[in-house]
Amino acid sequence: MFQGSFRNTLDGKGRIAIPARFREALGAVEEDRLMVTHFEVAGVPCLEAYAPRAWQQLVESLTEGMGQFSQSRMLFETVYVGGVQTCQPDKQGRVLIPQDLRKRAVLEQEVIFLGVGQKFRMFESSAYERVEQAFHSIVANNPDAFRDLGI
Amino acid sequence: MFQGSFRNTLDGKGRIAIPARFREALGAVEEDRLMVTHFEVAGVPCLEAYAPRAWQQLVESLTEGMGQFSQSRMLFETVYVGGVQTCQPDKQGRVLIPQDLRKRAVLEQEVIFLGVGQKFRMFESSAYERVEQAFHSIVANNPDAFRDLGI
DNA sequence: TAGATGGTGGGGAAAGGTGGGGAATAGTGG
DNA sequence: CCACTATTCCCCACCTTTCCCCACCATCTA
Repeated sequence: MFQGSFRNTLDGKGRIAIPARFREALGAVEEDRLMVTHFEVAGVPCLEAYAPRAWQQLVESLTEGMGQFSQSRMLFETVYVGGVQTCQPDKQGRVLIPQDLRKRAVLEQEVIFLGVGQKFRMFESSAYERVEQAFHSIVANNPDAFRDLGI
Repeated sequence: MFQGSFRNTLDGKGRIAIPARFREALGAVEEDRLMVTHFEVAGVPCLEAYAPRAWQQLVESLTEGMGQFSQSRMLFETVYVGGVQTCQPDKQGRVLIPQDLRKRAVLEQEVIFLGVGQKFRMFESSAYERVEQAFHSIVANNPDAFRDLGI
Protein backbone atom coordinates (compact mmCIF):
# COMPACT_ATOMS: atom_id res chain seq x y z
CA MET A 1 0.00 0.00 0.00
CA PHE A 2 1.35 3.36 -1.01
CA GLN A 3 0.20 6.12 1.22
CA GLY A 4 1.06 9.76 1.79
CA SER A 5 2.65 12.53 -0.23
CA PHE A 6 6.30 13.42 -0.61
CA ARG A 7 8.31 15.94 -2.53
CA ASN A 8 11.74 15.08 -3.97
CA THR A 9 14.05 16.55 -6.56
CA LEU A 10 15.21 15.29 -9.93
CA ASP A 11 18.96 15.59 -10.28
CA GLY A 12 20.80 16.58 -13.43
CA LYS A 13 20.81 13.01 -14.69
CA GLY A 14 17.09 12.50 -14.45
CA ARG A 15 17.26 10.42 -11.30
CA ILE A 16 14.96 10.76 -8.37
CA ALA A 17 14.81 9.20 -4.93
CA ILE A 18 11.78 7.05 -4.27
CA PRO A 19 10.38 8.11 -0.91
CA ALA A 20 11.59 5.66 1.70
CA ARG A 21 8.04 4.79 2.70
CA PHE A 22 7.24 3.74 -0.81
CA ARG A 23 10.39 1.69 -1.03
CA GLU A 24 9.35 -0.21 2.06
CA ALA A 25 5.94 -0.83 0.54
CA LEU A 26 7.64 -2.21 -2.54
CA GLY A 27 10.28 -4.25 -0.81
CA ALA A 28 7.73 -5.73 1.55
CA VAL A 29 6.10 -7.53 -1.34
CA GLU A 30 9.00 -8.48 -3.56
CA GLU A 31 12.21 -7.33 -5.12
CA ASP A 32 12.24 -3.62 -5.66
CA ARG A 33 11.49 -3.06 -9.28
CA LEU A 34 9.01 -0.42 -10.35
CA MET A 35 6.63 -0.43 -13.28
CA VAL A 36 6.13 3.15 -14.39
CA THR A 37 3.68 4.37 -16.99
CA HIS A 38 2.10 7.68 -17.83
CA PHE A 39 -1.36 9.02 -17.39
CA GLU A 40 -3.41 12.17 -17.02
CA VAL A 41 -5.48 13.50 -14.19
CA ALA A 42 -7.83 16.31 -15.12
CA GLY A 43 -5.78 16.87 -18.25
CA VAL A 44 -2.58 17.16 -16.26
CA PRO A 45 0.10 14.65 -17.24
CA CYS A 46 1.71 12.47 -14.60
CA LEU A 47 3.39 9.13 -14.10
CA GLU A 48 1.92 6.13 -12.32
CA ALA A 49 4.07 3.50 -10.66
CA TYR A 50 3.15 -0.04 -9.61
CA ALA A 51 4.86 -2.93 -7.92
CA PRO A 52 5.53 -5.57 -10.59
CA ARG A 53 2.97 -7.96 -9.21
CA ALA A 54 0.17 -5.42 -9.10
CA TRP A 55 1.01 -4.40 -12.63
CA GLN A 56 0.91 -7.98 -13.77
CA GLN A 57 -2.55 -8.38 -12.40
CA LEU A 58 -3.71 -5.26 -14.14
CA VAL A 59 -2.41 -6.46 -17.48
CA GLU A 60 -3.96 -9.88 -17.09
CA SER A 61 -7.35 -8.50 -16.22
CA LEU A 62 -7.08 -6.54 -19.42
CA THR A 63 -6.63 -9.70 -21.44
CA GLU A 64 -9.75 -11.25 -20.02
CA GLY A 65 -11.95 -8.25 -20.07
CA MET A 66 -12.22 -7.10 -23.64
CA GLY A 67 -12.24 -8.39 -27.19
CA GLN A 68 -8.93 -8.56 -29.01
CA PHE A 69 -9.69 -5.65 -31.29
CA SER A 70 -12.00 -3.53 -29.24
CA GLN A 71 -11.18 0.10 -29.66
CA SER A 72 -10.80 0.85 -26.01
CA ARG A 73 -8.67 -2.21 -25.43
CA MET A 74 -6.25 -1.29 -28.17
CA LEU A 75 -6.00 2.22 -26.87
CA PHE A 76 -5.44 1.02 -23.37
CA GLU A 77 -2.82 -1.52 -24.30
CA THR A 78 -1.04 0.89 -26.58
CA VAL A 79 -0.96 3.95 -24.41
CA TYR A 80 -1.16 2.75 -20.85
CA VAL A 81 0.33 -0.73 -21.01
CA GLY A 82 2.61 0.02 -23.92
CA GLY A 83 3.94 3.08 -22.21
CA VAL A 84 5.19 1.23 -19.19
CA GLN A 85 8.86 0.98 -18.27
CA THR A 86 10.64 -1.14 -15.75
CA CYS A 87 12.83 0.90 -13.45
CA GLN A 88 15.41 -0.54 -11.12
CA PRO A 89 16.46 1.59 -8.17
CA ASP A 90 20.19 2.03 -7.58
CA LYS A 91 21.80 1.40 -4.22
CA GLN A 92 20.66 4.77 -2.96
CA GLY A 93 17.03 3.98 -3.70
CA ARG A 94 16.86 6.24 -6.70
CA VAL A 95 15.45 5.42 -10.09
CA LEU A 96 16.37 6.89 -13.41
CA ILE A 97 13.13 8.01 -15.00
CA PRO A 98 13.45 7.10 -18.68
CA GLN A 99 13.67 10.13 -20.93
CA ASP A 100 10.53 9.31 -22.76
CA LEU A 101 8.43 9.24 -19.61
CA ARG A 102 10.14 12.26 -18.18
CA LYS A 103 9.22 14.21 -21.27
CA ARG A 104 5.64 13.05 -21.30
CA ALA A 105 4.98 13.99 -17.72
CA VAL A 106 7.15 17.10 -18.03
CA LEU A 107 9.10 16.20 -14.94
CA GLU A 108 11.88 18.71 -14.58
CA GLN A 109 12.68 19.72 -11.05
CA GLU A 110 10.54 19.14 -8.09
CA VAL A 111 8.33 16.08 -8.11
CA ILE A 112 5.34 15.32 -5.92
CA PHE A 113 4.74 11.70 -4.99
CA LEU A 114 1.20 10.69 -4.08
CA GLY A 115 0.37 7.29 -2.70
CA VAL A 116 -2.93 5.93 -4.06
CA GLY A 117 -3.25 2.40 -2.73
CA GLN A 118 -1.82 -0.11 -5.19
CA LYS A 119 0.10 2.56 -7.06
CA PHE A 120 1.51 6.02 -6.66
CA ARG A 121 1.50 9.08 -8.90
CA MET A 122 4.24 11.54 -9.69
CA PHE A 123 3.64 15.12 -10.80
CA GLU A 124 5.91 18.01 -11.51
CA SER A 125 5.01 20.29 -8.63
CA SER A 126 3.84 23.17 -10.81
CA ALA A 127 1.57 20.78 -12.69
CA TYR A 128 0.21 19.37 -9.51
CA GLU A 129 -1.07 22.74 -8.46
CA ARG A 130 -3.37 22.68 -11.43
CA VAL A 131 -4.81 19.39 -10.27
CA GLU A 132 -5.49 20.87 -6.87
CA GLN A 133 -7.23 23.82 -8.44
CA ALA A 134 -9.35 21.54 -10.57
CA PHE A 135 -10.36 19.61 -7.49
CA HIS A 136 -11.31 22.65 -5.50
CA SER A 137 -13.27 24.25 -8.26
CA ILE A 138 -15.23 21.06 -8.77
CA VAL A 139 -16.05 20.90 -5.11
CA ALA A 140 -17.17 24.52 -5.15
CA ASN A 141 -19.21 24.45 -8.35
CA ASN A 142 -20.62 20.99 -8.27
CA PRO A 143 -21.13 19.78 -4.73
CA ASP A 144 -22.68 16.54 -5.96
CA ALA A 145 -19.71 15.53 -8.00
CA PHE A 146 -18.42 13.23 -5.33
CA ARG A 147 -21.71 11.85 -4.12
CA ASP A 148 -21.15 8.42 -5.71
CA LEU A 149 -17.93 8.02 -3.88
CA GLY A 150 -19.71 7.73 -0.60
CA ILE A 151 -17.80 10.51 1.08
CA MET B 1 7.88 -10.17 -24.21
CA PHE B 2 8.18 -6.67 -25.52
CA GLN B 3 7.72 -4.08 -22.86
CA GLY B 4 8.23 -0.40 -22.51
CA SER B 5 8.23 2.66 -24.73
CA PHE B 6 11.18 4.12 -26.54
CA ARG B 7 11.73 6.96 -28.91
CA ASN B 8 14.30 6.65 -31.70
CA THR B 9 15.06 8.50 -34.89
CA LEU B 10 14.93 7.47 -38.51
CA ASP B 11 18.14 8.44 -40.28
CA GLY B 12 18.40 9.73 -43.81
CA LYS B 13 18.54 6.22 -45.19
CA GLY B 14 15.33 5.07 -43.59
CA ARG B 15 17.05 3.03 -40.93
CA ILE B 16 16.08 2.97 -37.31
CA ALA B 17 17.61 1.42 -34.23
CA ILE B 18 15.50 -1.24 -32.56
CA PRO B 19 15.51 -0.42 -28.85
CA ALA B 20 18.08 -2.64 -27.16
CA ARG B 21 15.48 -4.09 -24.83
CA PHE B 22 13.45 -5.28 -27.77
CA ARG B 23 16.49 -6.78 -29.41
CA GLU B 24 17.13 -8.81 -26.30
CA ALA B 25 13.55 -10.00 -26.32
CA LEU B 26 14.00 -11.07 -29.92
CA GLY B 27 17.40 -12.63 -29.58
CA ALA B 28 16.35 -14.56 -26.52
CA VAL B 29 13.97 -16.59 -28.60
CA GLU B 30 15.76 -17.04 -31.89
CA GLU B 31 17.76 -15.35 -34.57
CA ASP B 32 16.93 -11.72 -34.83
CA ARG B 33 14.62 -11.32 -37.75
CA LEU B 34 11.54 -9.16 -37.50
CA MET B 35 8.16 -9.60 -39.14
CA VAL B 36 6.67 -6.17 -39.71
CA THR B 37 3.18 -5.41 -40.90
CA HIS B 38 0.91 -2.42 -40.79
CA PHE B 39 -2.14 -1.62 -38.76
CA GLU B 40 -4.26 1.16 -37.30
CA VAL B 41 -5.09 2.11 -33.76
CA ALA B 42 -7.99 4.50 -33.37
CA GLY B 43 -7.63 5.44 -37.01
CA VAL B 44 -3.96 6.23 -36.62
CA PRO B 45 -1.62 4.20 -38.84
CA CYS B 46 1.26 2.31 -37.31
CA LEU B 47 3.48 -0.70 -37.82
CA GLU B 48 3.41 -3.88 -35.81
CA ALA B 49 6.44 -6.11 -35.43
CA TYR B 50 6.67 -9.73 -34.28
CA ALA B 51 9.39 -12.25 -33.68
CA PRO B 52 9.18 -14.81 -36.51
CA ARG B 53 7.91 -17.54 -34.22
CA ALA B 54 5.15 -15.43 -32.73
CA TRP B 55 4.11 -14.38 -36.20
CA GLN B 56 4.00 -17.98 -37.30
CA GLN B 57 1.69 -18.81 -34.45
CA LEU B 58 -0.56 -15.93 -35.27
CA VAL B 59 -0.89 -17.06 -38.87
CA GLU B 60 -1.55 -20.64 -37.88
CA SER B 61 -4.17 -19.79 -35.32
CA LEU B 62 -5.86 -17.80 -38.03
CA THR B 63 -6.27 -20.95 -40.09
CA GLU B 64 -8.14 -22.67 -37.32
CA GLY B 65 -10.26 -19.76 -36.29
CA MET B 66 -12.47 -18.75 -39.17
CA GLY B 67 -14.13 -20.29 -42.16
CA GLN B 68 -11.98 -20.41 -45.26
CA PHE B 69 -13.99 -17.79 -47.12
CA SER B 70 -15.37 -15.67 -44.36
CA GLN B 71 -15.22 -12.04 -45.25
CA SER B 72 -13.32 -11.04 -42.16
CA ARG B 73 -10.80 -13.80 -42.59
CA MET B 74 -10.07 -12.87 -46.16
CA LEU B 75 -9.68 -9.26 -45.22
CA PHE B 76 -7.42 -10.04 -42.33
CA GLU B 77 -5.19 -12.38 -44.24
CA THR B 78 -5.01 -10.11 -47.23
CA VAL B 79 -4.26 -6.88 -45.48
CA TYR B 80 -2.62 -7.81 -42.22
CA VAL B 81 -0.94 -11.08 -43.04
CA GLY B 82 -0.32 -10.19 -46.66
CA GLY B 83 1.22 -6.88 -45.77
CA VAL B 84 4.02 -8.34 -43.73
CA GLN B 85 7.69 -7.84 -44.53
CA THR B 86 10.76 -9.50 -43.12
CA CYS B 87 13.42 -7.15 -41.79
CA GLN B 88 16.92 -8.09 -40.78
CA PRO B 89 18.77 -5.85 -38.38
CA ASP B 90 22.34 -4.84 -39.29
CA LYS B 91 25.20 -5.26 -36.89
CA GLN B 92 24.32 -2.05 -35.09
CA GLY B 93 20.86 -3.34 -34.34
CA ARG B 94 19.15 -1.15 -36.88
CA VAL B 95 16.59 -2.21 -39.44
CA LEU B 96 15.80 -0.65 -42.73
CA ILE B 97 12.05 -0.15 -42.78
CA PRO B 98 10.84 -0.97 -46.29
CA GLN B 99 9.65 2.11 -48.13
CA ASP B 100 6.20 0.73 -48.56
CA LEU B 101 5.64 0.28 -44.85
CA ARG B 102 7.33 3.52 -43.99
CA LYS B 103 4.90 5.36 -46.20
CA ARG B 104 1.84 3.62 -44.88
CA ALA B 105 2.65 4.43 -41.30
CA VAL B 106 3.98 7.84 -42.29
CA LEU B 107 7.20 7.26 -40.41
CA GLU B 108 9.41 10.21 -41.07
CA GLN B 109 11.47 11.39 -38.16
CA GLU B 110 10.91 10.44 -34.62
CA VAL B 111 9.39 7.03 -33.99
CA ILE B 112 7.77 5.78 -30.80
CA PHE B 113 8.18 2.09 -30.00
CA LEU B 114 5.58 0.51 -27.74
CA GLY B 115 5.96 -2.99 -26.40
CA VAL B 116 2.65 -4.87 -26.31
CA GLY B 117 3.45 -8.40 -25.19
CA GLN B 118 4.16 -10.62 -28.19
CA LYS B 119 4.58 -7.68 -30.52
CA PHE B 120 5.49 -4.04 -30.56
CA ARG B 121 4.02 -1.04 -32.35
CA MET B 122 5.75 1.85 -34.05
CA PHE B 123 4.20 5.28 -34.54
CA GLU B 124 5.49 8.52 -35.90
CA SER B 125 5.56 10.62 -32.76
CA SER B 126 3.15 13.25 -34.04
CA ALA B 127 0.69 10.53 -34.98
CA TYR B 128 1.07 8.88 -31.63
CA GLU B 129 -0.06 12.00 -29.89
CA ARG B 130 -3.40 11.55 -31.54
CA VAL B 131 -3.64 8.07 -30.09
CA GLU B 132 -2.88 9.42 -26.66
CA GLN B 133 -5.55 12.03 -27.00
CA ALA B 134 -8.06 9.41 -28.05
CA PHE B 135 -7.20 7.35 -25.01
CA HIS B 136 -7.41 10.22 -22.60
CA SER B 137 -10.67 11.45 -23.97
CA ILE B 138 -12.16 7.99 -23.59
CA VAL B 139 -11.00 7.85 -20.02
CA ALA B 140 -12.32 11.32 -19.32
CA ASN B 141 -15.70 10.98 -21.02
CA ASN B 142 -16.43 7.40 -20.25
CA PRO B 143 -15.00 6.54 -16.86
CA ASP B 144 -16.66 3.14 -16.91
CA ALA B 145 -14.80 1.93 -19.97
CA PHE B 146 -12.01 0.65 -17.81
CA ARG B 147 -13.83 0.15 -14.58
CA ASP B 148 -12.80 -3.46 -14.06
CA LEU B 149 -9.18 -2.58 -14.43
CA GLY B 150 -9.11 -0.37 -11.41
CA ILE B 151 -7.06 2.36 -13.01
C1' DT C 1 26.98 15.15 20.44
C1' DA C 2 27.15 10.89 18.03
C1' DG C 3 24.74 7.80 15.14
C1' DA C 4 21.24 6.51 11.93
C1' DT C 5 18.26 7.46 8.15
C1' DG C 6 16.93 9.74 3.93
C1' DG C 7 18.03 12.64 0.16
C1' DT C 8 21.45 15.00 -3.30
C1' DG C 9 25.52 15.31 -6.30
C1' DG C 10 28.95 13.84 -9.35
C1' DG C 11 33.01 10.96 -11.59
C1' DG C 12 33.92 7.57 -14.85
C1' DA C 13 33.16 3.30 -17.48
C1' DA C 14 29.96 1.00 -20.52
C1' DA C 15 26.10 0.68 -23.47
C1' DG C 16 23.01 2.46 -26.76
C1' DG C 17 21.83 5.44 -30.52
C1' DT C 18 23.19 8.35 -34.68
C1' DG C 19 25.58 9.61 -38.83
C1' DG C 20 27.98 8.77 -42.89
C1' DG C 21 31.44 6.64 -46.41
C1' DG C 22 31.73 3.39 -49.84
C1' DA C 23 30.98 -1.31 -51.96
C1' DA C 24 27.34 -4.43 -53.61
C1' DT C 25 22.84 -5.17 -55.49
C1' DA C 26 18.60 -4.45 -57.81
C1' DG C 27 15.68 -1.94 -60.73
C1' DT C 28 14.97 1.19 -64.89
C1' DG C 29 15.43 2.95 -69.44
C1' DG C 30 17.62 3.19 -73.81
C1' DC D 1 22.17 -6.44 -73.51
C1' DC D 2 24.46 -2.65 -71.43
C1' DA D 3 24.78 1.52 -68.76
C1' DC D 4 22.98 4.34 -65.16
C1' DT D 5 20.70 5.39 -60.92
C1' DA D 6 18.62 4.35 -56.63
C1' DT D 7 18.48 1.44 -52.92
C1' DT D 8 20.50 -1.74 -49.70
C1' DC D 9 24.18 -3.49 -46.94
C1' DC D 10 28.43 -3.49 -44.15
C1' DC D 11 31.70 -1.10 -41.97
C1' DC D 12 33.78 2.46 -38.67
C1' DA D 13 33.50 6.54 -35.57
C1' DC D 14 31.28 9.79 -32.50
C1' DC D 15 28.40 11.35 -28.86
C1' DT D 16 24.72 11.04 -25.55
C1' DT D 17 22.56 8.42 -22.04
C1' DT D 18 22.72 4.99 -18.63
C1' DC D 19 24.73 2.46 -14.96
C1' DC D 20 27.63 1.66 -10.97
C1' DC D 21 30.24 3.51 -7.85
C1' DC D 22 31.52 6.64 -3.65
C1' DA D 23 30.97 10.97 -1.00
C1' DC D 24 28.42 14.55 1.23
C1' DC D 25 24.67 17.03 3.68
C1' DA D 26 20.45 17.61 6.30
C1' DT D 27 17.31 15.95 9.64
C1' DC D 28 15.75 13.18 13.31
C1' DT D 29 16.72 10.30 17.47
C1' DA D 30 18.99 8.48 21.30
